[in-house]
Amino acid sequence: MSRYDPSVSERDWQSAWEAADCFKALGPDCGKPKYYVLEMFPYPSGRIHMGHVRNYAMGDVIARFKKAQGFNVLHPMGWDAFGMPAENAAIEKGTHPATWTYANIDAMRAQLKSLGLSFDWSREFATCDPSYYRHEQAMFLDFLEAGLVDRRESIVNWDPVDQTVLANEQVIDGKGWRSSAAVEQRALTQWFLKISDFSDDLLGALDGLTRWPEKVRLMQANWIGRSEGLACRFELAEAVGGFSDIEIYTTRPDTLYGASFCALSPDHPLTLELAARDAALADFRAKCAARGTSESDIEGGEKLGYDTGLFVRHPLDPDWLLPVYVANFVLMGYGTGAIFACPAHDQRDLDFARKYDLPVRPVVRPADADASFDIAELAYTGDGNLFNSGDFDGLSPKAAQAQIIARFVEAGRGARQVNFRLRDWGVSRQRYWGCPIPIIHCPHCGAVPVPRAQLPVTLPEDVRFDRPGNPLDHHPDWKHTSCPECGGDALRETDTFDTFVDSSWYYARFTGLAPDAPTDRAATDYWMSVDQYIGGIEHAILHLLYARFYARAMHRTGHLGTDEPFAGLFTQGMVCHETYRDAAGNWLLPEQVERREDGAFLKDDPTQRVEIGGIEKMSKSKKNVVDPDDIIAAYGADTARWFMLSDSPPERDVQWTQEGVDGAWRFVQRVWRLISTQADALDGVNAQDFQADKLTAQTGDLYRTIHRSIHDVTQDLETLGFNRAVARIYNLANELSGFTPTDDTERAVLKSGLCVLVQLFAPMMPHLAESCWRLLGHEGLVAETHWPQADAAALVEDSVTLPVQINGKRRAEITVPKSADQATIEQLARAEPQVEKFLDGKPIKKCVVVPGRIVNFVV
RNA sequence: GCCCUCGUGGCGGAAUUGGUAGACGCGACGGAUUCAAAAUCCGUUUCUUUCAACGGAGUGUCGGUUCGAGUCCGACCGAGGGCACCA
Repeated sequence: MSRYDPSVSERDWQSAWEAADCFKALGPDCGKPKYYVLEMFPYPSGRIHMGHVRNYAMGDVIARFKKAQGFNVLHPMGWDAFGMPAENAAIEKGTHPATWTYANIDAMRAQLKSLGLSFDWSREFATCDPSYYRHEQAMFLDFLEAGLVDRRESIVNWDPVDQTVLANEQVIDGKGWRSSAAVEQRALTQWFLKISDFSDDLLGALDGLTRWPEKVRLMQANWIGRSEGLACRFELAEAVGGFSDIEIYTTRPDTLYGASFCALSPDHPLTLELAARDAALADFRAKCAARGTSESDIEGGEKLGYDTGLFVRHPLDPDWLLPVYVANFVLMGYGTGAIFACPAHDQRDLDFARKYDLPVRPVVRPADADASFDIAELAYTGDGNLFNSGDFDGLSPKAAQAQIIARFVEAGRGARQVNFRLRDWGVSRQRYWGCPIPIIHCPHCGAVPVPRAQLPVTLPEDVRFDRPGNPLDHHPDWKHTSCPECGGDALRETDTFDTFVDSSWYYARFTGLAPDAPTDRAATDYWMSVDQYIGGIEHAILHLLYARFYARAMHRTGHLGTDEPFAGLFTQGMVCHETYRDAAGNWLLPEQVERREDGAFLKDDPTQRVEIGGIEKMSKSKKNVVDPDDIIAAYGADTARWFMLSDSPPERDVQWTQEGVDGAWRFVQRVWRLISTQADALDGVNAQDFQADKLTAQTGDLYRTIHRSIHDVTQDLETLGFNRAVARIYNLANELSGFTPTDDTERAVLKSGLCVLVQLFAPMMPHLAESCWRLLGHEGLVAETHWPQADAAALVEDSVTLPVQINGKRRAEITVPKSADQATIEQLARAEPQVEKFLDGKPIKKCVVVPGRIVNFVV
């Protein structure tokens, strides 16, 4: 008997599916219910990696499973093709971003095809195709008209040597990654999409996303960050410049009597005013600006302050003066850019107060604390009662908040305010390889939209990357144009969109490639929302929130009929691998390493010991990568897919191991052997030719196992428990291997079992399934068969085995009829010799009988 | 720093969601087949009590709720993800 050779059969079956148009989505009038399954489309970096294999294998299982269940499935694929790596390649290798990107797409498409994924390739597009981004530009103009776009200043990381804006990841220890120049913060006028208009809706609608992971919803809710608090003014003891007071926002008005100081953001207007006359403060501002713009830089760094020498009056006690600092942890973008600080009940404030020796006055203490309650290293943020707080002593923080706000409102000196942490989305990028923002800047008319007839605004091809700055900006003529309104000389916007814009609406474009509009409304109405979206947890906040906003904005502008793009979301874990280093500390590829019992050694020189490092996410920088192409060449796509789906739960990280691949490969061969050894004997046997209720005990057991397997695997796939489905398929294969039929009835049962086995693993190992299906005498494709139905009668057990516990310890088990009532079960349990022995005549205090579950005696 | 998640045998993990902990796979060990090896097949495999048991312990640590806790609650320890210009 021959081994199964995937290298031949996989290519053949891929051609067969293509020839049969198996995976082309049908139109809305096909009479089937629809199912839209989408995996996050990849950035065309050049080669697929194991993370892609895992992601797309999962999506493919769902797509094939749903198709078999009778759904009209849409399962498209495309390319998130704009982004920085293409520009980096242009700078480093001199390749044009478009050339580099499209070559990568061709390579990766071929790799994806070799995995046998059931994509409808007729809908493929790349976001860098003008036929895609022209619609993105048109929609931006629609958003502009609908009031969803804003233009204002915001702060960016600026590299003074490379004359470019840096991404947070390009800032390393405050220096530009390429130039090593100290990074500055600079204010640029940029375009914003007004996502904050939807704060309440984006937050409230999370409750309806019941098929999203709880943790993603929680992360989004925290990100949106709704808070209720008090906005009020602290009057300056002496007016400065045009300022007579400072407006602050606080969520803890109950701690007002614990106020120690006020703090302004380095970018607060009053700070700017003061810095104009105070060189030391201007220096301090420059020091703050030298830090990164990311939240972890700001929150994680040392808390620094500058004493302005100003004082404000406490709003509840005009005689009480508080000093005013400028503090680097106060963000201009949140609230009013100014705070009052209560160090006793806020850790950041406490750190700051200790550093600058400011008073710490506790005003809330736990209910069980006495008068000696004090604050040392840790701020107290828990519940309790107020003290040191005048009229409000004894109240809970919550009650005090309400009463203090009410007092401010009555006195007309403050207001209850709802704030959101969510900021508007800055979409301007000073880069070449992105979608041009369709705006023309005219010295007379201002920012004017590009007329729709002139769309798309395409990127010029003749660009150079040999000098610093944005190639669009120093292109000789591209930006020079005339104003659509007055006809005078004007300049094109040279910024391009954030690539998150491209990926915020691609799901809608996949439903129908309308030539003259972003979406085909009949198609979106039929296909949207995406029934199952799958991708990495790293996108839990930004991409998913932007896409949710975009759907709303598209709904408002008539491009979509729904608000929520993804009805079901699944976030898969990462693919990890051991890391290796040689004696000199260089990272080594797994294929360079020979693992033995006494350690790891260099393959080319087995005297050289290799140091085994931690198990980490596969990454090029640490070389702990396994190339999917190599695995497919050696074992075939099915083995790679099966291994990716086995063992680890899909939401968790998986460790790639050679042993695991070998195990998957062995199973492929075992299934092939099982079916090919039986094929001749089962030739001509009709798998339906038996009566389920007239089987012998042993054959009946097999029949029940077959149908139990159908039921369980179906449920596992419905809940995306791929690893559980794999375990059950192993189990069924084990049972079928151990069964030797002796007559035609038994042969028919076995054949039905083998057919079921093939159908159950077909979504995961589709090529092997087709080969086996043919061997079992079928003419058509498994990919076109209907999912097997479990015989409900076979799932019912007539007797059940119950554990019997005495004082919570398992001491025996009894087998009782399924229908037995509690009293009967208790009687049977008591009669069990083991139980009698442990009861030992002791009085039974209580007997818990849970039918179908357990019996527990308490003595 | 803030927010979130996860900790179960030598390893990946399962456990009908509060009801027999360790399914299934990997590895290891023993055996069969073979001149030998590869491949394959059969068996054992949480730890522990000098063997064995229907003996004891056991789901990161400590405590709690319950007839019963891997599962619920509290504190702690450890690992990972996100933090707005990476995608």
